[in-house]
Amino acid sequence: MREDYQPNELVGRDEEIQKYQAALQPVINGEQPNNIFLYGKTGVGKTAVTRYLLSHLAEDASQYEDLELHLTFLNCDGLTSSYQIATRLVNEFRDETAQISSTGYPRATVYEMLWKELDAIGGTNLIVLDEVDHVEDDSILYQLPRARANNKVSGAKIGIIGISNDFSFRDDLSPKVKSSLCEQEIHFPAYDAGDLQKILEQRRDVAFRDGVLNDAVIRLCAAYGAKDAGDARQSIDLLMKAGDLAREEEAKTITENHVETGRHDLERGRIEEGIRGLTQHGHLVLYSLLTLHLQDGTPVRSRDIRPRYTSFAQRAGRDPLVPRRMRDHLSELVMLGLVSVTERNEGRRGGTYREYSLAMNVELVLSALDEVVDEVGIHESIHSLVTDDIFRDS
DNA sequence: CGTCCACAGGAATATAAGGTTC
DNA sequence: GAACCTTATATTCCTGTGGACG
Repeated sequence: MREDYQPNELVGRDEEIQKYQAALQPVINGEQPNNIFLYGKTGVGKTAVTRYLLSHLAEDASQYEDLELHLTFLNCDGLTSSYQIATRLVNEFRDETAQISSTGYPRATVYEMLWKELDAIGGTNLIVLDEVDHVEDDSILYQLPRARANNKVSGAKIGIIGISNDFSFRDDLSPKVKSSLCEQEIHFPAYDAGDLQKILEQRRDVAFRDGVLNDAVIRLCAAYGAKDAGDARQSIDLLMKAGDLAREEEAKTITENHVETGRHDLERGRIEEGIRGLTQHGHLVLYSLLTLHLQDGTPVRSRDIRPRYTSFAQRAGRDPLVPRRMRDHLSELVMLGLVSVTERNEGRRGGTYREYSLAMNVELVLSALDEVVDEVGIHESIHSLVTDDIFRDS
């Protein structure tokens, strides 16, 4: 059930696998490898297929004496710049004793180190950059594939495999990067409910005892996954969560009820996770919107959130941020799915503006904030103020 | 049909906090 | 400790824009 579980048969990805294999063929021939770009929504098997194919490739390669293949996986989640990718790669290649820090060096120095490591390793290097869309500049994507051509590296052949959830990322690449990184492109379409069901059945056979898990439950999990953009990861997580719940209460079978509760729990977890990652000002903006929501003041435009936010900020002993920045925090809340937004336009009378409202159950958000308050400190007074507000209301 | 409102959101720049090297 | 590096967060300045109004 875990992320790293690798089924020995991948459902519904035959076509993609075939294309992928063809794209990898040069590696076996000992030629300069293709750069490959994979795209498709989250949880449609991009990473799973990559791991599957590359482990087989490594096996095949080991049978040839003169074929030296090195695989490097790097998930770029949380890495925002080429610089960070480069330092992480250097650290991948170096051993524990010679790790470098993630800031401080001039950019060129880091690249130098990287070339040196690659040269030392030699052979064919396939570097998998998972979730490359998280990096905001494409310098490394330009440098790596050309390291050999630019005589930075002589001993190693380098191939990049870029994986992205976001197709617009490809369009935003500079043309020179696009042409080299996207030599071979493979698109992974979303799973439909039927595919998801097969995937879940496959997991059932290895992870659950017979009779514990019935078809209706599987169908339900698959349906939820299909609803949210054909995401297999999500369906599996949901099934796993339902299983955990059933085990906790020592139930004999997993029921639809467990799935519903599991969904709720996972949702809550996501919210908590999102809120945890916000800055204090992000929290203050959220509190502002929350209280306005409680007073039926939503939907609300940003300038009407501002006074509330300003007073909260002062109460918390913080200088309130400038409106432009406050809007950034609002957008961030929208991206987390905590807040929903509608664009409005009243022409000459009111111009264009956006109206924000809370997209989540108030208690859920508040209890998630509750968890975070202790960690972050600072705004207990506001938290209790808001909590009191609820009491006054009810 | 052009004007013009009020905000959206891009871009350049600043600041502080983390690091390196010499 | 000075000089120089990246990064996250915030500020400042700005151009873009959809549609109601006249």
